[in-house]
Formats: sequence, structure tokens, C-alpha cells
Amino acid sequence: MKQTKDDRRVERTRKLLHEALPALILEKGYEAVTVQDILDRANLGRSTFYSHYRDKDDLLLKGFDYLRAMMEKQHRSVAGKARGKGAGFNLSLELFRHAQENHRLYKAMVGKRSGQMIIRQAHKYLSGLLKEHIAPLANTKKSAVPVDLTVDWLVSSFLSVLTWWLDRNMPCTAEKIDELFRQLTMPGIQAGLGFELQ
Amino acid sequence: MKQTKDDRRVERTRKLLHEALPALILEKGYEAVTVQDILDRANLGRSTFYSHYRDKDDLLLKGFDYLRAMMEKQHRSVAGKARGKGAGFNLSLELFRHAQENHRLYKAMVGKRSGQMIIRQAHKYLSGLLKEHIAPLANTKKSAVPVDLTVDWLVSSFLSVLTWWLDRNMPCTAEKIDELFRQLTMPGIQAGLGFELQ
DNA sequence: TTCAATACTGAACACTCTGTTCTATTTCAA
DNA sequence: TTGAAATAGAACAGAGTGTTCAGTATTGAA
Repeated sequence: MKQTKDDRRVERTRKLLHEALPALILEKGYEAVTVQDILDRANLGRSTFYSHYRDKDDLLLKGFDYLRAMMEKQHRSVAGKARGKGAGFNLSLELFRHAQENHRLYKAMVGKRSGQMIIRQAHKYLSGLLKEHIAPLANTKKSAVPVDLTVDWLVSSFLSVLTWWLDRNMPCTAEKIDELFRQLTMPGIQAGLGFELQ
Repeated sequence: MKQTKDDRRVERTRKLLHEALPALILEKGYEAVTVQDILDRANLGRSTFYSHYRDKDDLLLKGFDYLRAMMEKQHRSVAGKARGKGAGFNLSLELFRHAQENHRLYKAMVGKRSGQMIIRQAHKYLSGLLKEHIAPLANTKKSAVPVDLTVDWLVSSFLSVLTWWLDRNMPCTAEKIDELFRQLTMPGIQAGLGFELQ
């Protein structure tokens, strides 16, 4: 099923819209960006926008979906290479790395000027990931802290460290910021989930 | 300098406005609340609102100022009673307690339906408090983590635990949630600030 | 090359919300 | 009682939203 030229045309239009938004968010903050701003930047007509997206939020959320898909694709590729039994897997480091490679996009999404909705979305998504990857490991007998509280806290912790790092234009490597993140949160995770780490 | 009746009248008007907002935030979320909603709820005229506040954000921020002043007053009173040298001082527990006593207001301010602006304001305020109370204790030689990162992280951690607790209608006591908060964050603080706690 | 389908343009529109202005009314203090 | 201050609320201009629609451009197929 070959992609028609019309399909590519639509894709190109959407890409123009998606690429216009982050820059505008970084310039004036998400709330202040108007649909007209996006249109002017992307050089598109008003009705074109509304034929593709319901509103500004919809555009942003679909941008987030795109980012997430990109991240998951990269993850599968990384995970594929290191398919040893003890290879483990470092979610936060992967995220820091991915954020570094797409820092403009990440900064617009989770940085100081982003909208609350996208932060919530990111929080929700990461909570889901964590519940899937980490919560099953919890030893509920040893742990004194409810698992969902621990997950919420850990996601907030991660996002705050990520935001700090991005808003200061990544003053250190992804590996270093991940190490700092782990120093701050690892012992708490042990208390929260009731297990000892390697 | 006696307070005139006109002064009291103004005060009453402002109180009506301040009391209308939290309920509306909890109902439909801060963003969705219009000035007209507030006016209808408070039974006041449009021009009255704008003679007291610049806009909706201004009203919310002054509400936050009020909350902060209330909290600081209570703190001084508590600190006054326990004025021993080793009495120490448990900021997070005081905040959890104050939140419990004013949970509707706190929930509107920092809960899931609040606005991003007020979260930022709260973050800024708490960061200031922490920098004042805790950062001077940091042992920069031992600590591997930048102090401002640690402070940012700790404030985010606190707000996430507070939000979890409030949004679930405080399923445990203030003392218990404070204990959980400390279990999650204390070891990280030691790593972040490079000192041992009592 | 022609033509119908599809995608985009952009003006016009109704709508909601904002913040200001202005006149009338109420409340208060002296 | 009267002047000053506070409030009421209608009217207004302006910004932004999301829809509609007639017209233009591009595409795929005959």
C-alpha cells in the first residue's frame, strides 16, 4: 500500500504545524501562543489547521505522542542490542539521553514555559511506564509507603531533575545528571518499594 | 487608627471573591473559571472585581499570599512555644498540618485542578524557604549534587506528596504522610546536601 | 491532456471572554 | 443631611476561538 502524494502533502502540512509550536512555546510560553501565531509561523491557512487538529491542545498532545513513539522506537533498538539476561535497563538514563538529543522539543514540552496539560500527560505516561517496570518488583511486606505514592513521587522527582537540567541548557552529560538523579532518589525508592537494589 | 466601616466593607467584598474562587477551581479547574463565574458566585458586579484585582491571576496570587501569611503566623506561634535549643523544626510536618486544616484551599491551590501559575508560585516560595532554612547547612565538600538542584527536587517531592495526599482526601494523618515523605526523601537529602541528620 | 477528487486558502461570521468606561445607586462618616 | 467612597451593571472595544464556505491549487487516474 504505497503512500500517495496527497498523503505526503498532509504529512508535510502536519509537520509544519508541529515544528512551529515548540519554538513559539519557548518564546512566549504555551498559554500565550495563539492559533494565529502557529499559522503565521507555519505559513498555513486557518481552516487548514482546524481540518487537522481540534485545537491547540490537540496539536500539542499529538506532538507528545510523536515524541513518545520516537522514544519507544529508540528504546526497542537499544534494548535489542543489549539483550543479555543481566543487561538490566536504565529507564531514566535513556530518557535523559533522548531528551538531550531532542532538547528543544523536550524543553518546550516539560520546561518552565510549557503548559500544565502536557506536564500532566507526561506524568501520566511515565507513571504508566514505572508501574509496568518497577511496581511489580515492590515488596509490599517490607515497604511502608503505598506504591502509587512512590510512583507519583518518583515521576515528579524525575521531571524536576529533567526540567532543572533542560532549563539550564544541560550543564552536564546525560550520564552525570542521571547519576545525580539516582543519588537523590535511589535510597528513597528502596524505602518506598521495600527492596534492595543490585 | 481605627478601621472605618468602608474598610470593613472592602474587606468583606474581597473575602467574597476569595472564597468564591477555590470552589470553582475544584469544580471545573482553574483555567476554565471565568471572571463572570466568580462574580455570579460572589454576587458582585463586574466593575467591582476590576477595582480590586487586575485579573483572575491577581486574585489567585493574592489568595496565595493570604495563605502564606496565615501559615507563617501559625509557624511563629508554634515556634514560639517550642523555643528550646534542640527543639529543631519540622517544616514539612507544619505544612502538612496547615494543609489539613485548610484542605479545601490547599486542594484548590496545589491540587490536580489548579493552575500552573500557582504551582510555580508555591514552588518558588518553598524554594526560598528551603534555601533559607536548609541550604546553609549543606556541606558542599561532601555533597556531589548542586544545592539548587537538591532544593528544586525536594520542593517537587514535597508538592507531589502533598498533592497525592490532598487529592485522595487525606487518607492518613499529617504525621503519617510526613513520615512517608521523609522516608522517601531523607536519604536523598543527605546525599544532596552532604550531611548526616540527627 | 483532461477531469474529478482532495487539500489548502482566507475572508466572513457568530461566539465567548476580557478589561474599561460611564452613569446610577447604595452605604458610610461627619 | 450631605459629600465621599464603594458597588451595580450596562455598554463597549478588542482579542481569540472555531466554523463555514466559495474559490484556488495539487494530485491521481482516465
